[in-house]
Amino acid sequence: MKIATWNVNSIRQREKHVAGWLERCQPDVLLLQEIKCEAAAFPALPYHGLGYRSEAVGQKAYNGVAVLARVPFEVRQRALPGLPAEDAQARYIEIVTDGITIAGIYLPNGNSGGDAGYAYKLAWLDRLAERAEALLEADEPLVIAGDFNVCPADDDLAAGALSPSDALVRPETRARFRRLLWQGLTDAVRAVHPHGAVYTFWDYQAGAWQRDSGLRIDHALLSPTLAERLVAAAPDREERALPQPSDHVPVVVELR
DNA sequence: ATGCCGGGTCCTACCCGA
Repeated sequence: MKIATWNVNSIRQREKHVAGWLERCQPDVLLLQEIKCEAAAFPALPYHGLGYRSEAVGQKAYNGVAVLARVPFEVRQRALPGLPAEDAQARYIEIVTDGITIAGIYLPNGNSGGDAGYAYKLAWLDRLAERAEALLEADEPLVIAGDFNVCPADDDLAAGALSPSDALVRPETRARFRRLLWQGLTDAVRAVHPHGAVYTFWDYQAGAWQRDSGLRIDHALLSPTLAERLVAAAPDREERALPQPSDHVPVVVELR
């Protein structure tokens, strides 16, 4: 089983990239982030031709997540449980396929909006930990994947790519990511590539891609029984070299 | 640390991303 996650930075700008990548990679499930449109505007039709069904949780202009799958699935949640009901940011979709729960997430960046913006990111991470705990206690096979906006450790960013006070690397941010690992989740890419740079994002500015000044912020976390089935997990760097790319590349996890 | 790029929208100067 192949599960992938990709922050596409606008699905309307990246529709052809996604269709081409699906043909090339043939994942069973693809989680998308930053679709940047309302669900009704999600361009589902071309993907149907490739045998994929889509479900989108969107909003105008910002955020937005979606699932494309060629296996049958059911949507369980369209928002992260535990967040205030008035929180309308489209950042979470949770599906079940073949008994496996898959959560697709777009975690708040946390650098805008001052103290309140960062507090929102930490609160979101706390609610995610609670959701993970509930699903792990139910002993369901679980994947949480997406754009976490967290560089978990110093290997996960190029020298000088971020300030030490950046919301992606602050100790409070990293502590909450580690908590997810202590809860029993396995960071799939790090399990396969224990050391060094395995970047998933390169800024559009200042020649970041050409200088390989990247970040590892897109992750796939696996519950114990799924971690035992892990055979491969890696970002697909090829996508970043194509014309008009997203600033993120797909991360692909293969389970036996 | 910011806004060099690139997406969005109140259509055009400004917000947001990481």
